[in-house]
Amino acid sequence: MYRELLDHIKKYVQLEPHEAQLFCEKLELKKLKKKEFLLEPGRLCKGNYFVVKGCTRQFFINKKLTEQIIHFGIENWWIADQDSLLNNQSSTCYIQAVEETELLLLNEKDRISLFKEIPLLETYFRTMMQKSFVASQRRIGYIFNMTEEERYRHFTKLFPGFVQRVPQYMLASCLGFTPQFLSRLRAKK
Amino acid sequence: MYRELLDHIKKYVQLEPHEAQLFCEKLELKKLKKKEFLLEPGRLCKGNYFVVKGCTRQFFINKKLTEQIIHFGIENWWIADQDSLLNNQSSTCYIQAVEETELLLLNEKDRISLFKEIPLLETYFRTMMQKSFVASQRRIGYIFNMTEEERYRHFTKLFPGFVQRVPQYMLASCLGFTPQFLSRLRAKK
DNA sequence: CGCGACGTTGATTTGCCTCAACGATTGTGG
DNA sequence: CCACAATCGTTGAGGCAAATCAACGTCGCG
Repeated sequence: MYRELLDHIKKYVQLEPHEAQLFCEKLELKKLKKKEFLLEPGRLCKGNYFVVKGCTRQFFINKKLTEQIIHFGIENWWIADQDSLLNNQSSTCYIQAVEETELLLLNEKDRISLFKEIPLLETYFRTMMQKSFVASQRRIGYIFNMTEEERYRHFTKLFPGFVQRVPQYMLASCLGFTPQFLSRLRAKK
Repeated sequence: MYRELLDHIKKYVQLEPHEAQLFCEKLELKKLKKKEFLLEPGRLCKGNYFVVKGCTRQFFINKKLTEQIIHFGIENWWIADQDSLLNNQSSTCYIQAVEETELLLLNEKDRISLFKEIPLLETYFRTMMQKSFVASQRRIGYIFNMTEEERYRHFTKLFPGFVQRVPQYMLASCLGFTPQFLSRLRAKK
C-alpha cells in the first residue's frame, strides 16, 4: 500500500479498500539516483510513473543540439511519455532524475486492464489527463501572452521553492530561453 | 442518431446499438452563423461540442488588447473550455464560429452521468483527452524548437487546405506571431 | 459609392541570442 | 590533501530576427 498515491487518488475518487489493495499490487517501486534515466529515445515508455519523492525532467535534443526541457515532475505528479503510450511507438525524449527519486510504475497494460475491474480508476485517470491538458493549454497561453520575464516571475510564484531545486540552466530551458538571459533577469532584482 | 460522431467514436470503442441510441438522445444540435459566439468570458462552458461542419476558434484578449487564438476546431474535433468544465468556473475566453458551423453539445452533467451507463464512453473521452494532451505537448515542443517560419510550413503541411479557410491574421495569431510577419513569409516564396 | 476589414510593404526599434571570457563551486584522481 | 578538470553561473559586446509603427492598396458589402 502506498499512502502518498492513495491520498492523491482520494482527492478525486473513493476507492473501496479491496480496490485500493488490488491497485497497489500492480505498482512497482523504482528508485533512481541523480542523473539516472527512466526513459531514452528509441525505447517504449513502460507506463505511468507517480513521483513519490524527488524530481525528474523530460527533455529532447533539439536542432541546435541542446537539451529542450518539456517539463519537470515533482512529488504527487504523474509522468510519462504519453505520446509513446498512446501510439505505442518508441519515445523521442528522455526522462531523467534531477535528484534522487522514488517512483511508482503503473505498467500500461495493467492500467488498461484495471479499468475493467475498477471503473473509478478510469475516472481518476480521465480527470488527471484533463488536468494535464488544461495545464498545457494554459502554458501555451502564457508563452504567447507573457514576456520571458513575466513567465519567469509567474513560474517562481506558481512553484515557490522549486527554483532552488534545479540548476538555472534547466529552468531557463523549461521556460524557453537561454541561461544567460535568466542570469540577467535575476541580476535585475 | 448522428452518423459523423458515431463514426468517430467507432474508431476508438465499440458501443452497443442501444448505447449509441442513449448517447445520441443526450446531444443537442446547435447551428452558429459566421462570427456568432459559443462562449464568452464570464460564462460557464456548458459542455463539450463536437464539430459536425464548419470551423470555430477559441481565443482570449491578451495584455496588448489583441486577440490571442488558442486553437481552432474543425470537423470531427471536440471543442470546449476544459478549464471551465474541470474547475466549474466561469470562462476567460471566447469560442466563436469562423464559418457557419454545426455542433453537437454534450452537456457536462449528462456526460458524467452517461459514464455510469456506458463505461466505454468514459474510455472514449479518456482517450480523446490523452490525444489532446499529446497534441498540446507536441505544440509546446514545436514552439521552442522551430523558428516561426518552420512552424508556419509545418502547420500548412499538417492541415493542408485549412490555411485557405481562415483569414491570415487568425493563422498568425494561432502560430504566435504578427500578421505582417506572416505576410512577409508568404511573399518570400 | 464609401466605409471597414484585411493584406502588403517599408523604416525603425527592440528584445533576446550568440560568442566569448572570466569566476565560483564541486568533485575527482594522483 | 591538493591540483586540476568539469560544471555552472555571471557579465560584456555585438548582431539579428521579429515586433512595432505607419502608410497604402484592395476587396467586399451595406
